[in-house]
Amino acid sequence: MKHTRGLWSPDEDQKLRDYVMNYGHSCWSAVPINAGLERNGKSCRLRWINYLRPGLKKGAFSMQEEETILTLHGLLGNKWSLIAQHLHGRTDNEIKNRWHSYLKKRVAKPEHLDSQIKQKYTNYSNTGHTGSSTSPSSSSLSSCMTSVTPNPSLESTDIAKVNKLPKILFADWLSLEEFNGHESSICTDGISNGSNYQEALANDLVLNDRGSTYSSETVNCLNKYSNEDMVQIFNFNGGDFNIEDLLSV
DNA sequence: AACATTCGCAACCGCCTGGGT
DNA sequence: GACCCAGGCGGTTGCGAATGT
Repeated sequence: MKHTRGLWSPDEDQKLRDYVMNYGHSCWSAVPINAGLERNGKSCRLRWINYLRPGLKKGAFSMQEEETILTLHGLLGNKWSLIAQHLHGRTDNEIKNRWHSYLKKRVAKPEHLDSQIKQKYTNYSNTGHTGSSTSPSSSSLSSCMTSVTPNPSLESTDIAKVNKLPKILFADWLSLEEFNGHESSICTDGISNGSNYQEALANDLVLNDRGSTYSSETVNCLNKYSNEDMVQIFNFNGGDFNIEDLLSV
């Protein structure tokens, strides 16, 4: 059978919508045959999921949605279908397109910031951490922590501060005022940007980067923490994410 | 106004996985 | 265990619209 390709016509949309609404889609390969469409099953499935399915949200992404995408992409990487589960009415394709067309440019990091923090903290080259999504090590929480080795030039009090841990705060999501009073810090991916980065660096805080892709080691590490240890993750708008929501996927 | 370039989105492609035989 | 098939997913492409020169 010759399958039609390319854009869907309104008539095709109507046929597919009518069929799926009435009979469901238990077998996608049978859908085009029964619906009278000269498309293959995969094409029908895609059209339904990305365009015809009820409850889809149309129009521009809100600021909050974009922040959610950035956050989840930082935790999960290019797991678009998982990210889409947290954005009701948005499809994985839509989120992926948004990422490639706009959001990934937003989290691009200037070279000089990278080199600055690499100079300050030498943990990655020393411990085999490449900063990219390498395969997970056999890291337990403790090994993950000890892999965070501050530069020897740090004062002993700084090292003590780093070793104190047990909570994670994402420093670049916080002003220093918010950070004061918390006895917490952990370096995970260790590269960040923005003015909070500069402030944090000046105060020898070890921080994480909301926008970067987290290595699998980092995700592994986060998963070792209890909910109490994680406490809170702040987003840009001052709201809170529940860590269990972020890591339950 | 005409052409070139960039952007955004829809759709396709190829790979992987899981279930059935 | 090997094979087949359908579904699901992420990467990529193609095209029309928007923008720049």
